[in-house]
Amino acid sequence: MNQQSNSFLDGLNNEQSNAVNHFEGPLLVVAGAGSGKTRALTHRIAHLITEYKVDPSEILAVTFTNKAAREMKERLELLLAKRIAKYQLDQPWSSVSLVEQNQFRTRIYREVTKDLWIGTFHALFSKLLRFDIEKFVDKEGLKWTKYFSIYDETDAQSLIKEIIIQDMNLDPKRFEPKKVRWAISNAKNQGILPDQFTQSAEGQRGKLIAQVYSLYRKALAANNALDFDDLLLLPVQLLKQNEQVRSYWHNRFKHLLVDEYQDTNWTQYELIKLLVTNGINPSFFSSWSKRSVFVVGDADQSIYSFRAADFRILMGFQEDFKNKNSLQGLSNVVKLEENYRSTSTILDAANSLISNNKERLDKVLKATRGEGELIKLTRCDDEISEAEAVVHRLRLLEAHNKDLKWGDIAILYRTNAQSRVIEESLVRWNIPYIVVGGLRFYDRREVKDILAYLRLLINPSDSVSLLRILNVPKRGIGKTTVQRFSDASSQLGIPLWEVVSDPEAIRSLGGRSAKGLLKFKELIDDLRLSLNNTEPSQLIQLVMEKSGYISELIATATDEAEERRRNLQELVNASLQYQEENEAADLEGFLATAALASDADKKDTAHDRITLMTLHSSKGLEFPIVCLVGLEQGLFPSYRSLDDPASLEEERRLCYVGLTRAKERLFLFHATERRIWGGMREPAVSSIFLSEIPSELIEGDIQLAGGAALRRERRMDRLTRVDRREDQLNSSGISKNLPTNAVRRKYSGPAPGVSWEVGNKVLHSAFGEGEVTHIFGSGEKISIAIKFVGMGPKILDPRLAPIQPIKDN
DNA sequence: CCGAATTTAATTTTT
DNA sequence: TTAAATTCGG
Repeated sequence: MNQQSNSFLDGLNNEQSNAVNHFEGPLLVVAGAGSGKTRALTHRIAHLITEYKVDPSEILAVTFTNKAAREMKERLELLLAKRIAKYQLDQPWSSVSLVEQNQFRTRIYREVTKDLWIGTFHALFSKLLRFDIEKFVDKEGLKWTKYFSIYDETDAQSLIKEIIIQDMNLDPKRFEPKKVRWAISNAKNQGILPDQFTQSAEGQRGKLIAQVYSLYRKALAANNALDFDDLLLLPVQLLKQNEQVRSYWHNRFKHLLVDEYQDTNWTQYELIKLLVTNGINPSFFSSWSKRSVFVVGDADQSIYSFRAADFRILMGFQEDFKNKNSLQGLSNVVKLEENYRSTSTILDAANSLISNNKERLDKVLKATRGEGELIKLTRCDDEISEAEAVVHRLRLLEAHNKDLKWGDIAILYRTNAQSRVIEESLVRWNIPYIVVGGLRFYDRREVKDILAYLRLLINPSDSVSLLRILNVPKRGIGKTTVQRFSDASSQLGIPLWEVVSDPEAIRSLGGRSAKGLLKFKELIDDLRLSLNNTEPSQLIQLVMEKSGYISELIATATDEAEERRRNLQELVNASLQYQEENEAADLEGFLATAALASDADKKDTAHDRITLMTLHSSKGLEFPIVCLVGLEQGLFPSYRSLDDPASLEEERRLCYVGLTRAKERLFLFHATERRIWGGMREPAVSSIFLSEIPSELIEGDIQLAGGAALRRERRMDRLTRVDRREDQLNSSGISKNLPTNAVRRKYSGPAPGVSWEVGNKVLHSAFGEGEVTHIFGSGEKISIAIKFVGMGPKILDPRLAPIQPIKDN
C-alpha cells in the first residue's frame, strides 16, 4: 500500500481498510468488541474529507454518548493535524513544536471539525429542531418555538402525575406516574402518536393511558417543552410533513455514520431513513451517487432494549438498504472479527458465554493476543466482604506491579446502588476512585433550581420550571397559593407565569403571599432585562445572586450548604467551558447541553483513579484490569429477567460486554448473602453466567500472595457456613456447572457481627500490623484496643476503622 | 396557611 | 440509606 497517499488506510487490516475506504452506498460494519471500530469510524471520516473531498458540513455522525462524540472529534483533529504537519513540514508529529501542534489543531478545528455534526441522536436532533421547529405544526395544532425547554425524566413524570391527579382524577396509586410515563415513552420510541395509541389501546386501563398520553402531549406543547423522546419523534414528524425541510437536510447530509447501531430504536431508524432516502422507501432508493449510510454495530452488545432499542434493526440493515448500484459480488457488509483488546482466555470466556443466546448472528471473536492469565473467581460471604475482597485484590496487584496505575482498573456492577459498599472499602484503604454515573451533576437539586430559573427566563411558558422555583428560596408562597394559581392557569388556558405575574391576580390574594409573589415577579422581570446582552456564565451568576439563592446557602452555614455552593460554582465553570467550546454560545445551547449531558460524559483524565461504574456505562471502554462484582442470580442477571428468556439474553449480552472490557486480567466476585436495603440479609445463589464460562478458564482465589500480613482466614464458624451454602447450591440446580475450585473465604471487613477476641491479629491500612489487647463494650457499642507494631496502642471502632483480621500462624 | 418534623416506601440499566 | 409523602405545630 502506498504510504504517502493513503495514510488513513495505513496499519489497518483488510476488513478495516474496506470499511474506511467505503465511499458510496450503504454499508453495514459488524464490529465485535475490541475490533477497532472506533478507529474505523474516525479514519473513515478523515478519509472521506481528504481523499473523496467531502465537505465536512455534509457529514453527520451519530455516537452513543456525548463523550464518544467529543473523543471522536479530538481524534479526528489529531489525525488531520498530523497529516498537514507531514505535508507542510515533512516532519513526524512528535518533532513538531507544541506551539505549532496547536496551530495545526486550531486550523483543523476552523476548517473541519467545527462544521461536522457529531453527537448523540438527541443532541443532533435537538440542534436540528432549534433551526426548524417553528415550521412544524402537529395535526392537533400543537406548536413549539425554538426556545423550547427539554424536560428530563423527573420533569416528565411530575407533569404526568399532575395530569393523572388533576385532569383525570385518577388514583396515582393505581396509575403510577412512572409506569404510565414508561408506556408513553415506549409508544413515542416506536413512532406511535396519541391517536394511533388510542386506536390500539386495549381495555379501560389502556384507554385511560392513551388519554393521559394525549393530555401529556398537549401539556408539553403548552409549556413549550419537549421530553427526550420528542427530540427524536418531532423531527420524524417534521421531516415527514414538510418536504422543503426534509429536502434541505437530505441534501445537506450526504454521508451518515451511526455507531452502536444495535442500540437504535424505531424512531431513530425512521430518522436515518428520512435523511438518507428523503422519504423514499429504502428498497427502491438508488441515488447513491456521492452519498452513503454507514452503520457500525454488534448485535451481541445490544443492551438498551429497556430504552426501546431493537437489535433487529441492525440485523435488517442489509435488507433495508439494498445497494442496487453495487457491483455483483460486492457485499454491503464488512465484518470485523479480530479482537485486538483481550487475552484469548478472556475472549474464550466471552465467546462461550454468549453462545448460550439463541437470538444472534453467529460470530466469534478471534484472538490476536496471547493466552494471558486465568480468570479469578472469588466467593464472599456478603457484599461487605465482597468489597473488601475487591480491595484486597487491588492491593495485591499494586504490590506486585510497580507500573500499575489505578486508572488501569475498573470495577463494574449491575446496579448503581452497589457502588456504595465498594466506595466505603476504597475510602478505608485510601485508594483513589471515581464513580461514573449515578446521579448526574445536572440532577443535583441546587443545579436544577438554577437551571429552572434560566429556563423560565427564556421560556415563560415553562410552568414546570416556574413551579420548581416559585418558592425557592423561600418567599412565603405556600401550597395553597400555588394550587390556586395553577387552577386558574389551567382553567383560563394561559401559562402559569402570566397568572402569577398579573398584578391584579396578586392583589386579589391579599396580604401574606402577595408580597412574595410580587418580589418574584420583579426578580424575573429584572433578570430578563439582562437576557439578551449577557453571556450564559454571567447570567447564571446574576440568577444565583439576585434570587437570594447564594445568600441563603451562606446563611445556612452547614457542610451540606457549603457543598451546594461549590456545586453552583461548578455550574458556572461548566458554562464557561461551554462558552469556550462554542463560538456562538447562547443560553439555549447551554441549557440543551445541560439537559442532554450524562454523568458518563464528564472528562475523566484521571489516570490515578480506579473507575467505578455500571456495566451499561462501560460500553465502548476498555481497561487492563476489570473486576466484575455481584454475580448472583437476581442481581446479575436481574430478578426481572429471570422468568423472561428475551430479557435474560439481554442480561447475558450485558455480561458479555462486561467481560470484553478487560484487556489483561479479569476478576469475578459474588457473595452468598446480600443486604438488599438497610439490613435484611438475603441468601444469594451464584449467577448462571458463571456456569457458562468454561471452568478451565477460571481459578478460585487460592493463592494468597503479599506476605503473611494479608494471609488470613477465619476458621470460626466457617464449616457450618460452607455446609449451608452447599445445600443452597444443590437445591438451586446449578451447582454442578460451577467451577469447583473457587475457594470460600471470608473477607471480614469491619462488618457488623464480626466477633473480636483479645489476641486477634489485625492489619490496619495506615498503622500496619497489630494485636487486639482489650475489648470494650459489645454489640453496637463495641470498641477495641490494638497495639500496633512500632507504636503505642490505639482504641478504634472496629466497624469504622480500616482493619482486617489476619489469621495467626 | 406555611414550614418543619416524622413516617413511609422503595432500588435496573440511561439519552 | 434516601427521597417523597403525610402529619403536626406555629
